[in-house]
Order: sequence, then structure tokens, then C-alpha cells
Amino acid sequence: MPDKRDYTAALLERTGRLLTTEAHAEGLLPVQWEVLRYLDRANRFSLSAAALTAYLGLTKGTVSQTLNTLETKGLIRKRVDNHDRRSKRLSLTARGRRLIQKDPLNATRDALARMASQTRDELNDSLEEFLTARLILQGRKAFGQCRDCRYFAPQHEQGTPHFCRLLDEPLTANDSEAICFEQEPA
Amino acid sequence: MPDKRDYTAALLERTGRLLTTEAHAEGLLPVQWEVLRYLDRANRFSLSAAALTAYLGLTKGTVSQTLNTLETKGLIRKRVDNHDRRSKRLSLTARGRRLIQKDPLNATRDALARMASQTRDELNDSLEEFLTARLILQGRKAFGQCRDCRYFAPQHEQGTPHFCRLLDEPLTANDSEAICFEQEPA
DNA sequence: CTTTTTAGTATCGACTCGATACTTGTTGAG
DNA sequence: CTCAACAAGTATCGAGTCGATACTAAAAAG
Repeated sequence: MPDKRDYTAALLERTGRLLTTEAHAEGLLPVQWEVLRYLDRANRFSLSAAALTAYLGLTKGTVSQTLNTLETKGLIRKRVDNHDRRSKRLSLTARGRRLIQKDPLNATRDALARMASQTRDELNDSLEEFLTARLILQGRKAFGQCRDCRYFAPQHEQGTPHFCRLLDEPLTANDSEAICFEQEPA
Repeated sequence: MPDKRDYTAALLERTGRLLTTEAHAEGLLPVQWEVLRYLDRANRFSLSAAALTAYLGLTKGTVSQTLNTLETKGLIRKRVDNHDRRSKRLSLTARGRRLIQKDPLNATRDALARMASQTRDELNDSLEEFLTARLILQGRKAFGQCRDCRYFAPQHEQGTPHFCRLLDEPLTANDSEAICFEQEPA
């Protein structure tokens, strides 16, 4: 005799499966699309395999392999980071940026756009609450937008950059909307 | 400059990934847990590889392999269906029923139980609306509960079974809460 | 009674995924 | 300054998913 939270859990699981099966497209596998999306949305402090590993919740070995596959396909690039020569800075190639236009997740974005805005907001907010709670419980990073971070110091003057009080770095308008490894919700 | 529906899509994707990584437990893989859950919740008309294939949205070859793996592990059983000798009726073994008590999805169920009931209901209803719309768009079955089906004829007298007007079969109280391959929302 | 459809299997190749062991660069304590 | 501890990433292994393709056999349809 299942109760409502069992049913909700089943909905979450089934929705995940739906997105996964849909993400076999353009010759890429689901996790490969997730990597491309991440590299498209992450700020410059978060473009490492380590950050990606934390984002995906996988082991670093698995992530390393997947990055190799994508590099072989010519969709991403790895360059040694001059500030920390153990680390490598990841980026999309031109082909990678072109391919992400055909992201199979676009179908989901369209479906969301067709929903009543109140329902969509309820989905967004309740899902965010659920996900954030689970991530924190697991000691994982939220990877929220930079602008929602407790270390974010906005500058309201025309043309002046924002600022990250944690990393002591200026932030462009673009930076502030990207997702960040270090982000901690305000 | 991402808008809100992009963010919601990212939440859905990331939640799916969370459930997937969590579902590496007890020596089973995510899809194997999904199969066990399905067999635990499906009614007697839906215990075939074909129904499971439709439920998961995978190819029949993939499902056949996964079923073989689970059979080798001693968690499920396959028996030839005497009504249709091409088909095989699937069921959990005692070991399978025991193992499903340790379902890693329980952590999600608990997290949902800890949410405010209004938020949880909003999540449930908006997610159901989203998922159903996507499934219908893809021409897939909803696999809802039997009792919510247009062919379900309830009997309100004590001890009398309900009835399925599509399959012309009586339904126990248990049947009516299980998920059904043939279900079409009322 | 023969064609067509449906249920399931078998096999292949690419790839994920965790686990384990490793290399190399950074950091920090004495 | 040195050396141990740590962190970033790689290499390799084995199990298993997954789609694709080709197959068998039973049921349905004509």
C-alpha cells in the first residue's frame, strides 16, 4: 500500500530515466552531454576535472576516462594549468560548442516552457529545495550560480566588475551567472 | 544568459544524476534496482519483459540482458506463460524481495518525508504533469496506478473485487494500487 | 494455410563505472 | 630546506549497460 512520498520518489526516478534515454543522441552518451553542458556553464574557477568530478558525483577515474573519450571525439580540450601544474584546464572546442546547440535536453526545456508558469515555478522551487537538501546531506557542493553565493559582492556602478570575496577576484557579468565549484548559497 | 526554464531543466538533470549515483548499492547497478522495483509494483498483467521494456524506454535486447544478469544473481525468475508461449512471466525470488528492503531509493523517500507537505505535494503534482506530458508526446505508456485508469470499475460492496473493463478481469484491492502496462489515465 | 507481427534471445562494439594502483606536482611541518 | 602528506590526474581491470543487428519461435491476421 504505497503512500504519496513513494509515488513522488517513483516520479523522480522515472523522470531521470526519461532524460537518460533521451540523451542518447548525436552519437553521444548521457554522461557525455552532461560534461559538455557543465563546461558550457561553469565559470573559470571550475573548469577542472576535479570540479567536474564533484559536480557529477562520480569517481575521478571514471571522469578521466570520459574526458579522454570526448577529447578523442574532438569536442573538448585539456591544457595544463600554469598556476597549478598538476591540474588541467578544460574547455569546449569549436565543434563542442556547435554540438551543444543540439542538446537533447532542449526538448525538456521546451516542455517546461509550455507549462503554466505557476506550475513551472512550483516545480523549480520544490525541486531545488529537495536537491539542495540531499546534496548538503551528502556533504556535496551545490554548484549554484555565482551571484547567489555568500562570497559574491555585487558592484552596481556602470561598467565596474563584481567581486568574489573568497577567491579575491573580479567577476564579469557573465561570470556571475555561471555555476561555480566554490559556490555556497547566501 | 540562462533563463528559469534552463535552470529547471538543469535541476531535473542533476536530480537524475544524484539518484543514479546513489543507486550503486548492494552490488547492484541503477537499472537493476529499477527492474526490481518494477517487479515489486507491477500488477499481474504487466509482469513481462515487453511491459518492462516499455516502462524503461530501453530496447528489448538491453532489457533481456539485464534480466539475465538478475536471474544469474538469483533475484528474479522467468517462467513460460501458458497463455502465450512466446512470453515469460517475471517474478522476484525470495532473495529479490528481501534485497528490495535495502532499496537505495529509500533515502529519497525519507528526504521527501522530511519536506513540508505543501512543498512535497507541489513537487509531486508538477512533476507528474511534466512527466505525463513528455511520455504522451513520445507515444509512451503512463504506467499509472490501476485505480486511476479509465477502464477501472470500482466495486463498493464489502469483499467484492473491482473490475478491469479492458481486460475483462476481476481486480483485488492490491491489484488496483499496482502499476499497469495498459493503464490510461481517466 | 501462409504471411505478418510479436516475445524474446544472441552477439557485437563502444563506453560507463568503481576499484586499485600509480605518477607527478603542491603544501606544510619540523 | 627537506621530507612526508596530500591533491590532480592517469592507467588498467572486470562487470555490466546500451543500441544495433540478426535470429528463433509462437501467435494473429489475412
